[in-house]
Amino acid sequence: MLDMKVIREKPDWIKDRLGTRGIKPEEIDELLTLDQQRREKITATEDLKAKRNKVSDQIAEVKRAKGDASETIAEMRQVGGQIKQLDKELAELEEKVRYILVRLPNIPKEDVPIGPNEDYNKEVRKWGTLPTWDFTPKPHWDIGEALGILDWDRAAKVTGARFVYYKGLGSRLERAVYNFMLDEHQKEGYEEIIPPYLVNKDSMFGTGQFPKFTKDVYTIIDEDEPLTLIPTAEVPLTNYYRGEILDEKQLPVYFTALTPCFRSEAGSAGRDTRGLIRMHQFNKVEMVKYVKPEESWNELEKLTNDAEEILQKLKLPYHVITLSTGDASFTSAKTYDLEVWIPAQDTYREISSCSNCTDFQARRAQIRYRDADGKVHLVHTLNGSGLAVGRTVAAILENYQNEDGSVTIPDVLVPYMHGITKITKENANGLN
RNA sequence: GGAGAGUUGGCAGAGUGGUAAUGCACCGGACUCGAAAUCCGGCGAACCGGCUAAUACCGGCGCACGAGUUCGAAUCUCGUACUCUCCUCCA
Repeated sequence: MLDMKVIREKPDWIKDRLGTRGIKPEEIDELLTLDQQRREKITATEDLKAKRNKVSDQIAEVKRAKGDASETIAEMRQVGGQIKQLDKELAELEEKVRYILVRLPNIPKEDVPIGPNEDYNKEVRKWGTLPTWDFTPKPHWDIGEALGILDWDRAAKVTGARFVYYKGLGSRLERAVYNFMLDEHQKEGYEEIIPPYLVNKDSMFGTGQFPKFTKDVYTIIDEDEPLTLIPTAEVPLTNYYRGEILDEKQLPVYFTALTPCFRSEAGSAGRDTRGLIRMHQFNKVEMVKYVKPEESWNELEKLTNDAEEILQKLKLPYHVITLSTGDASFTSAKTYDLEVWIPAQDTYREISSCSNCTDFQARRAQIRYRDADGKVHLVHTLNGSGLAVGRTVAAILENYQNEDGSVTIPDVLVPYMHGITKITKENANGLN
């Protein structure tokens, strides 16, 4: 959520910046008009309330002196009615202001490439050398199926499309990858968290998924209290401090968590129908930071580096891109995506997204800190995947595949694989 | 799932229809070489609006949250959330 004061004071700047994200200037004008009306209404109703408070005191005094205040009371009955009416009108105006305000995206940072879609994303840097083979590399779903470590057919039977069973060393590899990530992140100072996987609607609002993106998630209706299956650990991690005022000395706070993520993938029918790239349920190791505003841009670079280090240690080629104004998420002021090399598709695919949400989520979720002078400020929140586990497994299967269909285990994962250096048809069930 | 109790300022804790006590803490002052103790005074979250150079001032709001009754609600009514205790159930 944006600061209404800033919109009021710099409307042209806001129109210009949000214009890069597809917001029409008329929408801002409407917001400003409603805000003006709202403030006038507040003045009117507060004047009456001040009067009511004053006269109520007088009535109390008269009553204490055993006097008769019936005339004043009759008069105030009217004022009470007026206040009620004005408050109702005010509530309506506030709802209209809020309706627009909570649907406006964050303001992009000045250095974010401007453009309506992913074609305008900009490559920042590239790492690693692309693998070459004497044979045609296979897609990871073929590798996994042939080894018997991934089973889509059974998942389709039991649940439906976009679900999978991991089996044997496939399961162990998944576990190896996320345990490795969690351990690495903890070395960088991220506290490990196991959060709830179901969250309420206030939490979904706090991190910006609601009210705009309700159809992208799964919501469970349990009597009157709907709960949403988290689409990312960002939601429970960032809402952890919702509504709280932290002490300056607590900052920065770094959290990391492995969680399943659930996404309905509405609107992506036909895309990535095979493999681990686009699932309704997948594991992700997430990093979330709460920082002081002046630190947040530096923290975004560090966060991105922390995610990159995982790929470097796994020796997976990737590049970093800055998402354009039109491609970045609703809450983000600037986002770096890490895209890992997927040989069978001969392209880079997103494996991590690292964003500085500035005060956008903090304002929605009311996450603040008190500085040394006792003043209260909004924190800045950041989040990044470090990394999407399923996609990492896909990248490993493809980049580390051998001609005989086996897959070599990246060195750093061997200890996590209990010493296994290669997955073959023979050892794939993990029982020997 | 059943029954009961609770939720007031940073903490503790009064207050059952008429300006939210008091203590600790905190801030300022007195005393003192200085400090502690003591005394005096003060502020009391956060948010919103007005006026602004202003974190100054004025006002609103504010006693878990929401609605209602009333001239007036921390106080009465209804609903909700959470916490605690007991029973039941349970990985």
